[in-house]
Amino acid sequence: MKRSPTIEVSEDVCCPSILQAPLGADDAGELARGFQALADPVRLRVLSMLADAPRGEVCVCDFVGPLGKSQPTVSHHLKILAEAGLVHGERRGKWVWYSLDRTRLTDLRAAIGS
Amino acid sequence: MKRSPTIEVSEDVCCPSILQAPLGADDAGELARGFQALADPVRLRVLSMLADAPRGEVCVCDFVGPLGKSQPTVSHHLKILAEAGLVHGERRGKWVWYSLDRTRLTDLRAAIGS
DNA sequence: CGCTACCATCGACGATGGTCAATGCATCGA
DNA sequence: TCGATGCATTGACCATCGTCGATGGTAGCG
Repeated sequence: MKRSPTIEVSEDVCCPSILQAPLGADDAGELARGFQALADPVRLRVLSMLADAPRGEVCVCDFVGPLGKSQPTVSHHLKILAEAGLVHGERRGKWVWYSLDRTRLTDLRAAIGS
Repeated sequence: MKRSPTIEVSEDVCCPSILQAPLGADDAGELARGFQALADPVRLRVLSMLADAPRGEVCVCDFVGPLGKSQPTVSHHLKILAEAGLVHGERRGKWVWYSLDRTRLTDLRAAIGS
């Protein structure tokens, strides 16, 4: 919930934590959308592959095979992760390279613990 | 199809982490079910209320009002949290008191970071 | 016993989510 | 310019989820 009455709540309230004070309905919604992005095996494996990538980035075409999903499905999951602020895609020529945004991940981790 | 012989041992290794080695399909599924329990505003607020409770436990009847949900709905969410190992309910007389299990929360936190 | 209060389960509904085939839109090489 | 490649979007299908009213089950009280 908003501490200051007149301040509009923006998307970057750094880290409303579960463990601090009763969570407001809107903060809970914000956090829930974050965890919802993590609540899928395919997306978790995408994040894992990105974290493990030597140069920190992976081409979309390199996700399709290992994940065993169709290209549209992979693209769909990448979009969800990007909208959640967990990954970032950059087009270079014909390819789009995705990289992990650890900041958002850190925020979500902080929300459920120290 | 699967060219990378991803080893899928590690039955219930404490905390399969995103940031270590490419996540296997089954480990990813296990983790996803954990985060799915966190992917709802009502459930996050339940956890928050438990963390904030003076004696560490809250009666079911005390959830209904503040959450603004019907009693069956609250009971439904508590069941999901319990099945995820995040909370634990104990019957005392007519009431059932729920408490937070921080161990599981710590495991999930460890899965997305240090 | 009956009655009441607390909680869980069931059944049904609308909403959302994961998936793929088909299509559209760029980019690059010939 | 043309065809091929990489990726995103669309549309549709089916499964799952969140919600509530109704019901069932248990514990306490008179």
